[in-house]
Amino acid sequence: MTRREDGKETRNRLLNAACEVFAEKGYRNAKVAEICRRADANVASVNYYFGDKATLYAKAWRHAFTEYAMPESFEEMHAYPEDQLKTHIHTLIQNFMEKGLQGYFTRLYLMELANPTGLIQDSWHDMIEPRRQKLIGIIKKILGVETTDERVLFCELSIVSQCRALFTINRADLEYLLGHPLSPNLIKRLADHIACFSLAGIGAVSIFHKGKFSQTDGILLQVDKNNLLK
Amino acid sequence: MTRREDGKETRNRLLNAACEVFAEKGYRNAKVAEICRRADANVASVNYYFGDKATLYAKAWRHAFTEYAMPESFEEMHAYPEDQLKTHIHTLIQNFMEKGLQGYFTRLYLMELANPTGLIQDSWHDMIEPRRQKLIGIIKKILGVETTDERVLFCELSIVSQCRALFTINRADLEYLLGHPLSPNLIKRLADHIACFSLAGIGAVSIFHKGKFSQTDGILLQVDKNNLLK
DNA sequence: GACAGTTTTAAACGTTTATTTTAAATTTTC
DNA sequence: GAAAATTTAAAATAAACGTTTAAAACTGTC
Repeated sequence: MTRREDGKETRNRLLNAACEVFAEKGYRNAKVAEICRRADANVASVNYYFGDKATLYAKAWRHAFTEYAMPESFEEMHAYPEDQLKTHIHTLIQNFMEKGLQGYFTRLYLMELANPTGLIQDSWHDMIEPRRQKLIGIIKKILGVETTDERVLFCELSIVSQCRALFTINRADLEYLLGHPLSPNLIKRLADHIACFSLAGIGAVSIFHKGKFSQTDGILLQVDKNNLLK
Repeated sequence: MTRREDGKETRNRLLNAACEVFAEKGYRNAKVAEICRRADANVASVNYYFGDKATLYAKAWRHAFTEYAMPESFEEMHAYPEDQLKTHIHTLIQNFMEKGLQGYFTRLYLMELANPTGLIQDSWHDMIEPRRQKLIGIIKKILGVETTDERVLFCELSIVSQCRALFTINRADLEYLLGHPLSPNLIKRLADHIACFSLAGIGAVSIFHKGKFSQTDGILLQVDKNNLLK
């Protein structure tokens, strides 16, 4: 029985490249040829190791999930949900702006969300729901006990949408819109902005609907800190 | 010289169908065959009337722009920029959720933004910048004179991102995320939410950076109405 | 260093998916 | 009813990709 070990390594390179490319382009627009090119492997290798593109995709997901998924914890360290939200947003943005590592997973997730393949149905809920619930939990805490599910979900959507834009809009256009090249520093400022913007947004949603302030006033005023911190 | 007039009508049906399909799927994913099918015309008709798909696309843009673009005015009627923003957001969302008419233009715009073809470069600025500037103008008024360009653009991005999500995320997933089918009523509530959320967001950005409140407090508090209304 | 089993490679194959062309048929207008 | 304009079905092209194949290169073991 001769067992060569070098094959496992190419297989791994393929997996990494697959994460990268699938995360960038989504399933349909990702080309097997490109994955192989980036993995420095022959076009045939995908079929050799994985059978076909579809199962490569599934394996890549799980690979990204197990290898790169962002570490849990961390946010729990903060007492205030407001600060948790802030770090959550920063992590989210950091994740998919940074080349490599955890970025892939977040991007794969958002890709599948925008353009579902149905190829990973099995693992979808296991992999996605937990981290989704984390954000939802934070929002809930900020909104306070009296809120409704709908309000929570709307806020989640608002936050995720803002983060998503950073990689959904093509880079050139984003730079055109912002008038500057996308430096790490700009991204950090943008993350700050989104956190700040969203925090206030949640606060407003929470308050307006408590009936203390009319929504048609269209403006947030004379809010006591205690109203917000649950 | 025999001039038949029925041809102009098919040409027009093609143009409408093209707007519809391009707006739904973007240039690449829109199929000539489908456009013809919806226009109740033969596959060959696109080439007969327009030469090729690319010029059909360009013509469709201009068609949508001239025919369907949302009427100007309307927002100017409100004295307060806060209310202007609210109607602007509602219009934006209404636009691309409603089947037909003006929706196409907004969707074409967002499609081109997400996945630029470069086929309409000439008209791009003429068609897009004016309405972009309108939103920017409103934001500027809310932020007040002391603000910076970057803050304005960030806010613009936050708002547009939230609206964009409604049609960028595929419908089924959106319904999954929200836990309900996308009824017109839900959409209206969502538009309300986005307006409310964003208004507060802008307010927060404006205030935090005026140095009156530390950003790390992470929460908006004790704001006087006068601070916000410019 | 030869052999068996593994991995890599280049080329080509076969499909699919779409656009475009063609040439004949049909309709309109005069 | 003839000329021009339009429509049609079918075929031609074209491009893009995933997949297969068969041969070559490699690895580890005896």
